[in-house]
Amino acid sequence: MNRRLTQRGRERRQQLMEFAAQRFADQGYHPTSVAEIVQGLGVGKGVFYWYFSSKEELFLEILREAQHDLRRTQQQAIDGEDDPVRRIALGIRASMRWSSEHPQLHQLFAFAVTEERFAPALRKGEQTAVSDAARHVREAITRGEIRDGDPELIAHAILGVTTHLARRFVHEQGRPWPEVADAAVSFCLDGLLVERDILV
Amino acid sequence: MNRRLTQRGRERRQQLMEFAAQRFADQGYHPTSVAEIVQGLGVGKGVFYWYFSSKEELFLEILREAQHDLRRTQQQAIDGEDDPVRRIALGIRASMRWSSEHPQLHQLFAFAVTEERFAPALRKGEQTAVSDAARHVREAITRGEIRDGDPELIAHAILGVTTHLARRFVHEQGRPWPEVADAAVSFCLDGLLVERDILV
Amino acid sequence: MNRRLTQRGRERRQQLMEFAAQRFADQGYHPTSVAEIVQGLGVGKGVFYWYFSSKEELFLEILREAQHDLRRTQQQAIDGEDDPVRRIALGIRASMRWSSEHPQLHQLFAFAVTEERFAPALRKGEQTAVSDAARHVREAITRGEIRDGDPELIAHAILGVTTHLARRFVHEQGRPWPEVADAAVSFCLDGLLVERDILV
Amino acid sequence: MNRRLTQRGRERRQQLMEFAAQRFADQGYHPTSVAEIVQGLGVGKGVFYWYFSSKEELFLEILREAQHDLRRTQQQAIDGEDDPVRRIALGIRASMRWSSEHPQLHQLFAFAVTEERFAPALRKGEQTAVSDAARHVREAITRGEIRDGDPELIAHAILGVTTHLARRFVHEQGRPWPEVADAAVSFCLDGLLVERDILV
DNA sequence: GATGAATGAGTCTTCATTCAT
DNA sequence: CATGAATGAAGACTCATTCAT
Repeated sequence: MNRRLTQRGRERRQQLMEFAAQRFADQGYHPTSVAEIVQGLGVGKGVFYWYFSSKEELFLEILREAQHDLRRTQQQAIDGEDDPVRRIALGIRASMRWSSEHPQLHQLFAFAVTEERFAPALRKGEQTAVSDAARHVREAITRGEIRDGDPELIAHAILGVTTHLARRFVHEQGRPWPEVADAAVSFCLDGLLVERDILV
Repeated sequence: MNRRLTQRGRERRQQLMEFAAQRFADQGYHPTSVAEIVQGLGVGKGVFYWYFSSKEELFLEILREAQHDLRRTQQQAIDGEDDPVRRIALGIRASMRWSSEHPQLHQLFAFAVTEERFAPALRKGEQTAVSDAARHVREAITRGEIRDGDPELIAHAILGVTTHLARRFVHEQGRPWPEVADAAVSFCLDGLLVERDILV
Repeated sequence: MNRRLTQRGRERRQQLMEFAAQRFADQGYHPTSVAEIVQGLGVGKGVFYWYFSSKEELFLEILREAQHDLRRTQQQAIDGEDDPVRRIALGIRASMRWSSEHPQLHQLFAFAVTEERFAPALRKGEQTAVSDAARHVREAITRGEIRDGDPELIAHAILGVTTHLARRFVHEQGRPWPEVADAAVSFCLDGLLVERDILV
Repeated sequence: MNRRLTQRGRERRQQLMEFAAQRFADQGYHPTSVAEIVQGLGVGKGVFYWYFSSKEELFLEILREAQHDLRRTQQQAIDGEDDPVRRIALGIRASMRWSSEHPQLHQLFAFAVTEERFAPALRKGEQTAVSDAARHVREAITRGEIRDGDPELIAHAILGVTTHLARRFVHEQGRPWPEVADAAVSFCLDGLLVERDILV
């Protein structure tokens, strides 16, 4: 399914992906039929199978592109920042912003975890993101800026906080993303306690 | 679908729920057919519809029971503990343990978010859990033990960390839950920074 | 399925037949399930199959009894009347009254025509009624009271008028049966024309 | 279910309606399965749902078309006839002929009465036919050609006679329709009595 | 490139009937 | 007599995919 596409062809393909992503997010992957997607765009079924070999492939394609786009966004955000802690904070903010701009894709990530066919693809992309973050954590630990700990685990914890707050506050409650991002950053960096043992 | 069930009937119903939960978690809700469930138990198709009015209702029933069970587990864990910060830590540990003991149910929660039909039911239970946690946070803030902030948001952040670490480390990588729980508690309470502004 | 029934048994059986007849008439034979019937009476499924060997048999039983009851009603109505034309008129009135008192059974007759399994049983009973009526017609012709013609056909025409008017005016529009009966009698006996050729 | 159909599509649709009408008439609506219909035409199950959104809709479609066709037939038959009594007679003849040519559809009308879902649609069409006939009756009364009476009721009586005689004699006994039509006309216009009170 | 039409395996669900207790 | 439980064939309907035009 690697066709040479004309300009118009690439646009069609993009249209299909965007429309499908929206529907998948709104109603779920399975409850959304191919017929529905092509009808929504007012084209015949043939069109769909011209661009994608199956519904499954379409989903994977959307997933790949989304992960790629998120990563690019994060990298642009931290580009040129030397301090690793600041890079972490900028990464969290970038994720939150991206998530608020692409709630459907965020929702698709959530679905992909739950189905054996898609989970591996998702994990692969997530692993890349986590490794990126873990690198900053490691560097910050080395520099003595943050407390010692398993960098991968910490990166996952950050991811968990960010993802969850994005869903509940930005998507569901419609709060402005910057303030939720600030809360996430503060939670991750400062923790909850007023006084704590600094055992470094 | 409120039948009077005999002892045997109640057992059958429980069997169905457990078997279905496992399948739903393994392969996803949609890819699991009712036929598969009843075959797995070696009974006729009518049995399913004797106990549940639809596949959807079965899922909701599993969801409700799981949320109820999780909550009971958490309440038992913190019972008798006066210090709110310790209650938070005990709650995180209890969640992590429950999650390690019921990975299927944890997976079902993840799926429920992604489908409009199940999301409301999920959110309702989640809201209960979050409100419980937020109460402890509020009390801890009042006592001056943890820094000021929106208790609901903090509760959600804790939930995000716990959920995500449980999935990645306990379920996927098979790490022992107590050590992941410790990491989660530490992350939430102490944060990452070595030095930080205490603005209280 | 010829059980010796106790008094109580006969009542149960009657209850089942009446309740089922009502449902069959309201929603149709096929859309009414055995489960629904027994639930409506608050008994278990076993009860049903204790009294009837199948749903089909139940329907036939209702049909038979209804036809029998209608015929008895008609015979009582004309009993002792010597004039055949008056017997015809009395028969029409009796049918109309019975129909207004048993709209469900009237509806069941209508359904029975439409299904191969029940049509023969229905026709058999109908034939009896028509033969009864045809006898009066024949006698009236012999006496020179009504015009010559095929008695069976005339009897059917009367049946058609009566049945149809009963449905539309008595059942559907709720008009009082005696006035509809009068209209039917007048229509059958006098016809529509003001002037006509009397070719006797 | 408003698709743009090609020529071929329209033919398929028609085929389905005709075949289904026959089966519904022969065995009843419920005992006829969709599977049976498509098998009878040697096509896949999807074909059915390409043209009709449900079995119920198919039935209604057949019903509508049949009523429309019957009405058209009647109107053509009376076209140009000035005398209302002759129009009534021509209408009866036209109905009888149509009924003999479309016994399945006649049977479907009979079934439609018996089920709540179809009865309203049937009544609507029947009302149209009755109103047509009632108009002629009214005019004939005004002209002093037929005796006074409720035109709607008279129209229904005529309908009852015609319908019933068509079923019993034309469909079931196979008598030639013109002679049954003559009998119906005579019955309706002249009535049964040799002598009668002319109270006009 | 694109469309309407077709396929048919597979889905959820119903229901008449039977049976152990 | 009566009940709750079970059966399993059959039903309506869906949908990813293919194909002739």
